[in-house]
Amino acid sequence: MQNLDVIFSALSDGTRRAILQRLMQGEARLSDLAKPFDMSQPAVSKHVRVLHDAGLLVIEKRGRTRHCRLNASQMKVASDWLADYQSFWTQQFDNLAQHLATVKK
Amino acid sequence: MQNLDVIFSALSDGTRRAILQRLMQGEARLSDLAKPFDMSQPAVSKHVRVLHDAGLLVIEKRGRTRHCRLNASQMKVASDWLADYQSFWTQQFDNLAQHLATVKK
DNA sequence: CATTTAATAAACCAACTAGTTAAGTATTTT
DNA sequence: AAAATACTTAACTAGTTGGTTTATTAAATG
Repeated sequence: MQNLDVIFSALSDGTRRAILQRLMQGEARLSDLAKPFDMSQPAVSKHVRVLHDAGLLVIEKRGRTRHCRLNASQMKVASDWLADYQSFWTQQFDNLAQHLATVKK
Repeated sequence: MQNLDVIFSALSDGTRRAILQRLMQGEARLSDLAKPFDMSQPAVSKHVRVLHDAGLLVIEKRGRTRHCRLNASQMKVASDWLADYQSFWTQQFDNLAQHLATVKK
């Protein structure tokens, strides 16, 4: 799905993941989001826009401030895609466990 | 984590996700992986390299062929990161359900 | 009304990405 | 030994990304 392109791409940047993690604590203004980062405010604005385009957050305009909230449902889209592989990684873990048990003998 | 950068980035391309899905059916040679795509073989090789660099697959050289296998444990790394948000998307679903129930009244 | 604050827009840059084609290197097959 | 197969490497291109600075718009405050 094309949606997954923009979601995974948005998640592939540490600054953006940090923004999302900040939003777990609750709503934040754009300027508050920018504060912890060692980069210009327009740069952070761009990151927020990428997250917004991926549907990972919603922006609400209130007066002259913009308030951002998490939209975790888009993360579920990514998570659901990954879930298809779950049986493979548990299986691989089992393989490893079995291997270790065999080696121990 | 920096690891997440390369994992999510590798997953953000449809061709690469299709390669991973192909590998769910089992091991495949590089040339077999390339076949279904309308692009040159070196292009597919590059995609495979990106997946390899992200640790999402392993390559085993056998004679003149390369055989690729899924390494799903790296997907678990991505999945685990997303799992932190799980409570948010179920909560948002509940909010939606509650909203719909309220509207119905 | 003038100033400050919050944020966007525009123009630019360096680095990276996803593709191409052409040439080269191992390894197998005949 | 020659030819075919399975790749890799290299050089190139167009478009995208992540950052910058400067200027602009819009809203709140003195």
